[in-house]
Parts: sequence; C-alpha cells; structure tokens
Amino acid sequence: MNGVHIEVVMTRKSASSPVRSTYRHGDLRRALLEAGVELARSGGPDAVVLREATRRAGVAPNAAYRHFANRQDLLLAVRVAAVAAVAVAMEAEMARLPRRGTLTQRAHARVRAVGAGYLRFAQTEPGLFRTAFGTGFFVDRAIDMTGTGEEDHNPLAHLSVALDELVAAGALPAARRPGAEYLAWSTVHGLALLIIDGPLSAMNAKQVDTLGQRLLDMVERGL
Amino acid sequence: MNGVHIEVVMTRKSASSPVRSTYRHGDLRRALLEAGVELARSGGPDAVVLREATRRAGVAPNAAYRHFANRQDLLLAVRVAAVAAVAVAMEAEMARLPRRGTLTQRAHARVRAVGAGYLRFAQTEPGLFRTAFGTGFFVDRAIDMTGTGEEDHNPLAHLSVALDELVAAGALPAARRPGAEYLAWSTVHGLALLIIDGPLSAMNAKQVDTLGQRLLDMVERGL
DNA sequence: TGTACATCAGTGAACGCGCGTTCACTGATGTAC
DNA sequence: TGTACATCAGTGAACGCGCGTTCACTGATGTAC
Repeated sequence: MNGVHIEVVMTRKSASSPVRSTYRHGDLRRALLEAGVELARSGGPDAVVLREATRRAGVAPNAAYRHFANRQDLLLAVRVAAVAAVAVAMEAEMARLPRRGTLTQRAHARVRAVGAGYLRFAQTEPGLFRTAFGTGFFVDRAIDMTGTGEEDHNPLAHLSVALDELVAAGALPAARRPGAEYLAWSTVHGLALLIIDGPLSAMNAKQVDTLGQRLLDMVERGL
Repeated sequence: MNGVHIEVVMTRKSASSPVRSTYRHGDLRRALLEAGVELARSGGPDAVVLREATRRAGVAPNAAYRHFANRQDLLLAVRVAAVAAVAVAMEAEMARLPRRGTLTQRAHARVRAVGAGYLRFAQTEPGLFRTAFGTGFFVDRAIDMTGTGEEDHNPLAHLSVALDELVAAGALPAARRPGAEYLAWSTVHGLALLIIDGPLSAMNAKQVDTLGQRLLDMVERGL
C-alpha cells in the first residue's frame, strides 16, 4: 500500500544519516525538508515541528534558521512538496491509461484518473494529504509555488486540462465548463476527507474504491 | 451574517459574567462549555484550550476538572454542540420551505435545504464547522452522542430522511439509495472546505451561493 | 603551490511562553437530627 | 427552627514539558593573492 513515494526535488546529494562526522552537514536544507515531510506524513501539518526536524537531521535546533526563516517557512516548503506529491499520484494514474478508444472515452478516462489519483493519495498518505490541503492554508498559494520548481506538478492544472479535453471531445457543454473544476474538486475532496477521518475511515481499500467510482460516476452524469 | 446562534442546551441557568461574588460558581460546566464553543468559533478545535476556558469563566484552571475529565473531554463536548448546531442550521433551512408542490418537488427541495444549511453553516461559522467535522475526529461518534440529548439534532439523520423521501417520491431509484448519503455528503463537505480555507475562500456570499446551487444541481442529476 | 583571510553553516546555552495536569487545601451548601 | 456535619466545587501553588526563537560563539570551507 506504500505506492506513493515522495521525492523531494532539490539540488545537491542527500545525506540521510542522522549521525555526521563532518562539522558541516552538506545538505541540511534538504535533510530538514525530508524530515518535515516525514513528520507530516505520520502526523499531518501540526506534526511538522522545527525541533524534531533538526533532531532527525542530527543538528542543533537553531541550525534550521540558516535555511528557513522560521517554523512557518519550513511548513510551507513541506506543503509545497505534499501538493506536488498529489500531482505525481495523479500522473501515475494517468500513465496507466490505455492509449486507445474514442476521444470522448479517453477524455472521460482522464478525468476519472485525476480523481482516482487524488482519492488514492488521500487514502495512502492521509498525513501528507492533510498537509497539502489542510486547514488554515490557501491551497492556491501552495499550488502557485509548485509552479516555481523546474517540474510543474500541479494537481489543479491536471484537473483543468482533463476538463478542457472533455469539452474538446464534445462530452461537456462549453457553457458548463467555467467553474467546473471546483465542482469536481469539491466532490472528490469531500470524499477524501470523509475517508481520512470521517465516518468512512472504517472502510477498507476495496470499499473505498467502489464508493470512489460511484462518486466519479455521479460527477460525470451531473457535470 | 450572524444568522447562526449556538444555544448550548443544558440544565440550570447561565452565569455568563466572568466576575463572581459567590465562592461557588453555580453553573461552571455550562460556562466552560460556552467558553469552549466561543473559542472553537473563533479558532477551530485547536483553539479550545482548557486554561483559556477557565479564564473566561473567571475560575482557577484546575476547577475545570470538576466537570471534565481532561481537555479532550471538554473538546468532545464542544464538538457535540457544534454538530448539533449544524443540524439546527439545516432545520432552519427546511423550516423555510413552502408546504405546497408535488411530492417529488418537495422531496427535492428538502434535500437541497439540507445541503444549503450545511453550506451556510460552514460559511458563517467556519471555526465551529471545522470543530464539528474536523481532522482527527470520527464524526459519527459525535453524531451518536448528540442522540443522547433530549432533542436529537443530527445532521446525518436529516440527510438520510431527505433521501428516503426522494425514494418514496419516486425521484431516486431504490437501488441507488444505499450509500447515497455519503455521495451527497462528500460533495457538499468538499465545497464547504474549499470555501472555508481553500482557494474559494476569496468568494463572497453570493458567489458561494451560486456555486452551491450548481453543486446541488449536479448532485440531483448525478445521484 | 602555499598562505591569509573572509564567509557563513552549525554550536551551545539560554529565554520566555503557555500548556495540561496534580496536590493538599478551604469554605459554601444542603441534609440529618 | 437550630445546630453539627459530610460533601464536594472551586482555590492556590506548583510541576514538567516541549516548543520557537535569540545570542554570542567556533571552526570548516573556498577564494584572493
């Protein structure tokens, strides 16, 4: 079930060992970010604690201030990574898609893949999911920032493109296109949260998948 | 915009003044709960801090332990109150419904009212909404507990009843009924969260209302 | 190729903060006689 | 109706905790000559 692997994309090589022989760390920023992602993974945004990240990096607490302005700044970096990871999960789902079928079929499949990737990520990485789209955080701000990286892993962009293709294929009236991403996103986002820590958290992977497919059916019909 | 008023239903009369002449408080449990609700209202579940609640009640910090086992216990009580408040918002929306029209029309209107109440609550009381349905909390546990009160203000029950009526009116195939509450709930829940602290938080009340109506259209068509 | 030096990444110690929670207590209240 | 007493709601002081953040520092690294 650990299908999702987060790769923090940064310069320099990783020094993952918490014990260090050299005075200089070599790649502390990256080590802190990775520690932060790990903390978020297992406990959500509130678990991203500066001191703990430095502890894991094998470094004094205040060393973090060479690379991040403050705790909030580290958390923001973790969020950006988490948002990008959601996009990667979507990409993985889309990559699995068959190359055949009519334009309409493929457009529908693409929208479903985006949604399924989102749900799968929420299910397998609840802590990161909550970090990416959690409380008190403007999602679009983080998404904007992912755009500043070399590779642009942007979940909302994936959804928008898929919906555009739906219009291009004639499967969605152009009049209904504006704002459609928010309707689709809402739907899948809600289910994701009900699964993570709502009444649906007791469901197993298969049940979740079934319900997810039903939900995507509903969106297709309803859009 | 303060259309929602939370009434904590408890025994004894309220002693809302933080200054007190008597040694005994008289109704401390209630005062603490009200303070807790107020904290949740303005800052979500994390803002429900034991010491602050006692401060507002004009009482020593440890006095809280006469009425709540610990901080978690107080928070649970606040959550139960918040969940009930969501149900009350739904009831307010339903009460506004016209008594005329066909069975089908009225059933549809009822489902929409439930959804609209949910969205309106999320919009006007984001802190309480996050407290009611927030992270790390099994919603159904809280809903179960609201059932123990004299009046049963249960949001999920309102939705279920509305969907049952939809089936009874012949507007929803019985085969599609099982699990339908989770599809409907997901949809509205997701939009609520995107509004509260997602990319839609910049929208004004009117825009939100429009989008909410579109979302409910989608659910009706898609269910 | 070797040396002086500036840079700045990481150190060590300390701070103030607010939190939840425990302890032995005090004194108002309501009940039994 | 009056008094003794048990109950238990609220007090006052204290605890340990982990946090974010600041300070003056040290010593490895890379560059200029």
